[in-house]
Amino acid sequence: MSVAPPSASKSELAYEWLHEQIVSGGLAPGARLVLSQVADKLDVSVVPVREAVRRLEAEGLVTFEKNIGATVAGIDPTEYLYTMQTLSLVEGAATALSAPAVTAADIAAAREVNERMREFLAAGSGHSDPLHFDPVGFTALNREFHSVLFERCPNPHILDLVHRGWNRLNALRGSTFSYVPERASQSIEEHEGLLDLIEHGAPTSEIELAARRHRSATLTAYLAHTGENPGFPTL
Amino acid sequence: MSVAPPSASKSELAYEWLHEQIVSGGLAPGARLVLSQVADKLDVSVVPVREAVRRLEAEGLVTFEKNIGATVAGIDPTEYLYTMQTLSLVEGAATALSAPAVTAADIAAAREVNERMREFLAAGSGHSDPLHFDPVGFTALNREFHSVLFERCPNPHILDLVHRGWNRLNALRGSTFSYVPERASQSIEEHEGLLDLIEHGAPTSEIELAARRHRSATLTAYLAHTGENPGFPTL
DNA sequence: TATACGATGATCGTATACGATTTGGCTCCC
DNA sequence: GGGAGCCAAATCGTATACGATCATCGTATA
Repeated sequence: MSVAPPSASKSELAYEWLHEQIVSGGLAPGARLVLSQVADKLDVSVVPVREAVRRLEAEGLVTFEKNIGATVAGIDPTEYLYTMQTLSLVEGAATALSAPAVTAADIAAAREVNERMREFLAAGSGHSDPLHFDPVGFTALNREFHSVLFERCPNPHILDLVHRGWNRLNALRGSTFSYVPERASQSIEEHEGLLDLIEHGAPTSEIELAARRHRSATLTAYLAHTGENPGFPTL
Repeated sequence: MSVAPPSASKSELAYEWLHEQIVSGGLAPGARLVLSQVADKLDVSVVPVREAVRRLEAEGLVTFEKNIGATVAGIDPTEYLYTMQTLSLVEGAATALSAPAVTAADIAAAREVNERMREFLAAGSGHSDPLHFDPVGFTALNREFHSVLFERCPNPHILDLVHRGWNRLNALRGSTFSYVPERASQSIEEHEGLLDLIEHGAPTSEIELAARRHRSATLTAYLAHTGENPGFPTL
């Protein structure tokens, strides 16, 4: 007996499609979202689309101005930095809360992901341009690696904030790796070091410090690249 | 020349009304939100109400199940504690980031609010029942006090998270003060101590520690009262 | 008596229709 | 030639209508 299709609501369908498109980068920041066009594309009416857009707006993924319309949330560098700072904060908390529940198997899985990141990078550097690789794919692996460290967080709110932060930045992280490609290989080594610390039962404070350094290193690299450092206090 | 009325959209109207009702406690947690009834009450159609509910859902203020309907988000103690933990985290960060921008005038204003809290409590304790006071009004003052410490936070995301956390807990904080009324006067004294530390230029770490103690004290009191301590790690 | 089943009402989900607002460009006048 | 004002197309905002789904309650049967 085949189970009946869950028959997600059209509103849900629109939400998931838009979410996927935005997070994956298929819909670039700044892209205009004309409700009727989205509705036609998904073969639904505008009402469910409006609902979906409202939800995405509340998540910060789109902006929606009265009588103007919706656009995929922008890429203003300042905004990017603040978001990254916030994400770093909650991810740090999530990692700390996760720590007691992380198993040896989790660590092994993380190592495996890190290896895949290494291979991904090696495959990409076969090109004449050594910096030529797919930042979106690399970012996906990067997210997968990090999720091992925070996914066991028992606090659903903090976990949710972490996911929202990653969603918000996902399409932009890739460009950070594009700007500062050496961060890719550096990240892999730092991941390795983090896993070692955890496996050797290093004190939490030390692990946290290393994790924070790892996170801020990418941000720092980005700041150095753009030359835009509005003097953010570090958390 | 009188400016034309801003003519907020009906969706916005519905959102603001529901938001106000929920945060103030006029709509108690668990209350059912029948879309057509809300629409009638506000003299609009159901479409704007649906949008508003979706937004509130994304903020965690209501739950909205397919084909079931919307209800004001519940008061499950575990949920409450996790939310409080999360709020404590982001409020701490916001306070730390705000610190450099807090002026002497801000401190003075905070002291004034704290005095009003004292008076509020004194007025309430005139009753035969010394614990009889309006927890909602007291919570409003409490929020006003705390906002001095974090409102100058330059990171809009963290600030937004703090506000959402307070919104989420606003209707419930009152009941915490009802359960453990002695926390009210204790809070006022702790506020005093915090302001003293800031004014005397105490090191940030010390101020942060005191702030964290103050925040967790209310939570601890709640835990002691309910006897439900699922063993949360402290941040 | 307890349980399974079916009808009915309440509510949700979505499509469609239409008025309201904005945007962009065109014309006309200076 | 430049700018103010107007017109039309595009898009948004909302109401209404109707089919779909769920909860409730009554009834029949073991």
